Amino acid sequence: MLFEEVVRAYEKIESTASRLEMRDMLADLFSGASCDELKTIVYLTTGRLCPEFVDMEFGVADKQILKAIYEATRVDMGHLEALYRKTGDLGAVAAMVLMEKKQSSLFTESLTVEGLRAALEELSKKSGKGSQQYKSRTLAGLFHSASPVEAKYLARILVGKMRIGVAVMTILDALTVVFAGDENRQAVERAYNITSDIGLVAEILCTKGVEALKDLRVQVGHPLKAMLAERLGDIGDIMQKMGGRAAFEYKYDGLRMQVHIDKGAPEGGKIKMFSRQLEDLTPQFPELHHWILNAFEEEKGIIEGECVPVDITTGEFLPFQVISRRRGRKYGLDGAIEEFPVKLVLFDVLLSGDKEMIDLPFPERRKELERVIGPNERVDLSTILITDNTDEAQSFFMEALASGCEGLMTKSLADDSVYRAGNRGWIWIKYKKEYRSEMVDTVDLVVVGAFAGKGRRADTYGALLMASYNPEENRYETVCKLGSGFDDSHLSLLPEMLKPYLQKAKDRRVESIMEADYWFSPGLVLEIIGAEITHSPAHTCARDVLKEGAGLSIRFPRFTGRFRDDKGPEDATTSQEIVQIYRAQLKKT
DNA sequence: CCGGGGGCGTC
DNA sequence: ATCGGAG
DNA sequence: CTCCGATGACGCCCCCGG
Repeated sequence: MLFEEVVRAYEKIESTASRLEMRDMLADLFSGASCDELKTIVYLTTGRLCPEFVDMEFGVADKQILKAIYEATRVDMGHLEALYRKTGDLGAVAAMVLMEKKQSSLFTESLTVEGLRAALEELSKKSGKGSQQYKSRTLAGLFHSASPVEAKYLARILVGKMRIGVAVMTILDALTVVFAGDENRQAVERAYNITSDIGLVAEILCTKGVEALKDLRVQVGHPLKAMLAERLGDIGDIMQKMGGRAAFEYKYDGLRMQVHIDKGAPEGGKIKMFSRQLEDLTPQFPELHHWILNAFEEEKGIIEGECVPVDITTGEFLPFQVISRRRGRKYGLDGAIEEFPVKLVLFDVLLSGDKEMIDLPFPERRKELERVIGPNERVDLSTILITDNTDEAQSFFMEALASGCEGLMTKSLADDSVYRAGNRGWIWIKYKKEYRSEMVDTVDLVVVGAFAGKGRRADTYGALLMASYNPEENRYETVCKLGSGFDDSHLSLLPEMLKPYLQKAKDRRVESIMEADYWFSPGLVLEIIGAEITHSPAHTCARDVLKEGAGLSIRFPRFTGRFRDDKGPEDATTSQEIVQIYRAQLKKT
């Protein structure tokens, strides 16, 4: 099949709003493909080449792609960047400049789906000296021989953002239409949850049919899609959603970890660890392996928990930034293991021996987890309380915060509280104090810069650069970028509101490491809420005050919706006040 | 040989 | 991670 | 309610260039 045919379908899908129509267009595309092609197309449609648990990246993104487009077309780099800022879409940039160039150059040959897959796979394998240049040249070649529309989607595949309104769920819908029939929708989704491999699901459906899908089993070594949770800011509402009674568990601030155990495997292969996005964490936490083998009483199984940083001497949980030092580390592992010790706190069991647990309700899984785990100094069970009493739940929440947790996870006890990927049906609900503005300090920051929006924000700002005020120096020190919490009306107002402050270069009073696309004289003040203050290498607020080379920033910042028209820039939250908020959060009474 | 830009994954 | 829009 | 796609801070590794 020609890639041209695929992108034609993408074009149609991109321009439709109806979800059902999108599904049917995808179904049309799928039914015209061979099984091999189908598999590839399914991956490409997710902006990838293979399932997420396979360690494969293109190693190129915005900048490298712009460079490749430049090499393919020799259109001035500054012009390309401006075009990107204006359209907010690398695909559009590629298509537009190629459209102009195509008049002089001819298509060399038609790109097939298989040809594209092979080229991209080659690209992803390249590493080492000269690899950047190789990638850039290869991509330039691809862009050069691509039609404008092909180039558009090539660029989008490379950055992994297709933006046609289709993601996994819609693909599963379309596969169901073509190969399974509505009555089998659940079976299709279950197969995806078990395998985490949408290409494999497509392939099995295509080659063997839906009955073969039903034979799939949870298997050690094959990661399952992680179950997610909804959010709610009121414990009474949560209790109500849960039907008046629920399990409440500490929500630990660390890395989600799905652990596969096979004691019969050869030495070094008995444990496999997967992150929430199914990245392989096995080599990064080797010191846990024997503690897990020791704690788990079955021969094989799959258990899930949170890997949290701890102070080994006191047993206290440490901030998330501590475990960040462990994540993705390849070098200096021994030192990091010493310096940043971690513990695994378990909260679920998905396979226990030969027993598949995912279709059992939560209480039964918890019971099995408690049966099969013997806690030790590095492996523990999550702290849990089952209650129908809101006050009890509330004080449990306060205890969780006091012990350094983010808040609570609430889990349904109902018969349908099975383990399901995604956030489905309010089976799990998280409750964090930052969901309530009265429980956390909001902050009033000054807009000092802005960044061009992408995609649906192409005609406005994507994010604002926010600063606190430092009265001693009469300076504005950046604290964070702000891009969440705006609704469409806010977004469309922003350019107009900020126009009076727009200036050509950074204001003399603004201290920033970051280079914004637009600069403003300090004036407009917005209210911001976040989870906590973090040490920041990227922001200048109170830089060097608490830690050499680090400023302060905000974790999960978002706009509350309040424009502080009543405040001038000098009435904004001061850098000193942010330091105080940071100090206050250290004592988590 | 080291610093920084770029990429990618965690939350 | 959080959030808002749209079906 | 579900699904999608905007956006955040930050830490590690890679490659490249001074």
